[in-house]
Amino acid sequence: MTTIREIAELCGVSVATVSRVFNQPSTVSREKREVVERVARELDYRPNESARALATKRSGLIGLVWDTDHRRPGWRHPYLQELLIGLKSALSAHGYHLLMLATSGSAALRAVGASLADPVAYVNMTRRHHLGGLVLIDSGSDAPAFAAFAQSGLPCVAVDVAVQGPRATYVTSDNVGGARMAVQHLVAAGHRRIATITGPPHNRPATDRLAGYRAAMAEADLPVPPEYVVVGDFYRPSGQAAMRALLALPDPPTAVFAAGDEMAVGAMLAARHAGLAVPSDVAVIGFDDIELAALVDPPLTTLAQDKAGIGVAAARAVLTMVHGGEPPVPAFLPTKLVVRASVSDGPGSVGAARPPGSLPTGPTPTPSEASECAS
Amino acid sequence: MTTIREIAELCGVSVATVSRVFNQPSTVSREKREVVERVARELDYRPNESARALATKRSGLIGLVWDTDHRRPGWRHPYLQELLIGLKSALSAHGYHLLMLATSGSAALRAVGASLADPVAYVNMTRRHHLGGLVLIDSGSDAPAFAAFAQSGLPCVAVDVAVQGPRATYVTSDNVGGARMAVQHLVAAGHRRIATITGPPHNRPATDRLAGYRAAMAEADLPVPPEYVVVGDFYRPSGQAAMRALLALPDPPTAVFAAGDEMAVGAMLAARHAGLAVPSDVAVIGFDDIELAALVDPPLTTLAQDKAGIGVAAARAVLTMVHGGEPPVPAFLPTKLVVRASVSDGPGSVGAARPPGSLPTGPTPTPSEASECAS
DNA sequence: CTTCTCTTTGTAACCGGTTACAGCGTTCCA
DNA sequence: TGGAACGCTGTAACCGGTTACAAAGAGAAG
Repeated sequence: MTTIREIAELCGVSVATVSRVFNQPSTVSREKREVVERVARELDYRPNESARALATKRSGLIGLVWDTDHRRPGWRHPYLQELLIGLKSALSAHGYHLLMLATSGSAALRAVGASLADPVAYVNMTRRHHLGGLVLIDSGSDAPAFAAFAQSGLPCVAVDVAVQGPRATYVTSDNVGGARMAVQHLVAAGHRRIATITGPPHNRPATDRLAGYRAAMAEADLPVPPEYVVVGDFYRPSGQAAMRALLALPDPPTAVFAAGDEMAVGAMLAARHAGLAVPSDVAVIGFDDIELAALVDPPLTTLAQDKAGIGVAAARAVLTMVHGGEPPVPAFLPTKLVVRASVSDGPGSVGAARPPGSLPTGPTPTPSEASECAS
Repeated sequence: MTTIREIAELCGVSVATVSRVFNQPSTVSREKREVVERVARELDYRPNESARALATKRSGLIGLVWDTDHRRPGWRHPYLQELLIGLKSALSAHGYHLLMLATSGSAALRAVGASLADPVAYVNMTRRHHLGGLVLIDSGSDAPAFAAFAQSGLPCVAVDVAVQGPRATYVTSDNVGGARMAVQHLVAAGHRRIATITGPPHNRPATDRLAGYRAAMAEADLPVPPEYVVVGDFYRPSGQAAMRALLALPDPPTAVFAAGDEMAVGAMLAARHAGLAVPSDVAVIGFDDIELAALVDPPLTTLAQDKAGIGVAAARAVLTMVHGGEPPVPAFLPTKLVVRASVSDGPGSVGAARPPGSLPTGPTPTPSEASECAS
């Protein structure tokens, strides 16, 4: 590895000049700059990032916190891959890299049954590695840990978790607006008895989607009997159970808004088990637009999140703070209604009874046939 | 941030002693060691990783190369999340972290239409950041770039790509064995006309699965007419098209082994479009065990990869090389046959014609009802 | 009582950059 | 023409660790 000292010697200048060529080129005369650049290129010079980080206390790295909760081994982030793509592209545009912090979890927290994310360990990492800031990705039960991170004063931005702190912000989808749009879509299709399967009450997207549901119902002057709000946990089985409960009601809904696609799929399964057809007997609309949504039968109408966009927004937010800016206000990215086939087109067949067993199993529309409409 | 100098002063020892307490505790007398440890704890001392990396030329970081191919925006790694979980847990057990390298891709390579992964850029990163080694995750077309990495002499381990180099190895599933098991399962169910939908010929898992198919067919003394081997690209539409072609043959197969679950799902769709029932008219078996496999109707019988295990194996391999060991031999992790419902139990109904339209649409078995059998 | 070995410790160089500060030569303006 | 201002450059301290080497002290062997 060549060093700036070798370059300095070869060029007959001081190390300070060489360093300036790379960091404040404008302060070096053009001739010296050019010769230094040429020699550096010839020697295939690469600055030693450890030395830079030591001297400047900045490493060019952003920490990524994404801890798997060992109590929920089956849990999967609904759009991690797209999120990472967004993060990576926005960070690389500014020369930053993502450091996936790996700890074995906090024994203390584990003991009390709390989240496995360990704020102390991650704050340590951040200082040890001179990380510019942190991006926090929830694993379903990390909200308390993230709140602690946010208090640390380190720049951090959480995804889908509302945190507050001196240099903290968060980014999420416009869950309220998306949920409202979902319900409006059901209302436009002629439904009036609309139930919802919501998520855990401590989960921010869940409560926001519930709020959007209530708002849209109120706007449409539709009642929301308490039994029309069933709590799930975002997993498929909970959606299935919720739908069973809804269908067992004396006055069952004709349409269901599920706060997550997994639960929506569960709901569709439960409907099928009960001998009901989707969407003719009961319509189902989801949220997330996971890959699976386009593949189930019937393909699921749902609200698509701007998954990569959330990553980009998170990256930008953390970079803003790293560069000394004020914490940006929380971002709520617009969602898109993706119309597929689990909600029928308009008023008409709603509630029409249909004998079980005669479910249509026609050709499944391909994803490209689904129409979209921006929010 | 406290430094070892402050600790040294407070303890009345030299900085060398303090450093040794943390790195070679056995060379320090017990009394000094204990007082240094106590003071360090009281001052909440955290070693400066940049300084350590500078002095030792080791950063405790492993690079992760996972470049998204911009020419295939829809491409998703079938099991990235599980892979990362495995990588992370194995690395954290040894105190290593994962650095996701982000480049904007190589303009030169892009110009010639080659992969977007840029070997030069990543070799640079590795040296600049003192990375111990690299883990290479394919984005569908990175094999050439990975081959170049492998030649660089840096420790690296590729996932699902066969690379060779002085300090390179790879880890993948036992694709040959898995494919053989898949075909054996079909043979045991009474099938004799068994076709395969394979992947791109330059893709290692694809060619291995094809080899396993051929081996099992030969073992069972079954013929493989050339038209029974259809090339797909691992995407669903290609599986659909392949199945259409197979069903149009004068002597169509009664069972199909698809080299990937996505293609298997496409094949099932094509069968349904053609008015055939799965598995009674045509059986389908896949490979991967993606989430979707359990959810389609009928649920897909497939070969499950040990997804997290591949991550763990990759991490162990790279750590072995980082610590100076010889490159481990390539690892081929065993796969598991997951029996669901897209292949019927045994000989009997195979090939029995059945009028279209009378497809059974009974309850979908839940994943927990599927039986498994280790390979 | 030497001499040798082993353990423990300290001194100081080093890793490879960044940057405060000072110095020097020009130019500009009063 | 003196002096301020400015542009460019070099010297050297510094970031916070690691570690080669030397030395001191203790114990063992002769």
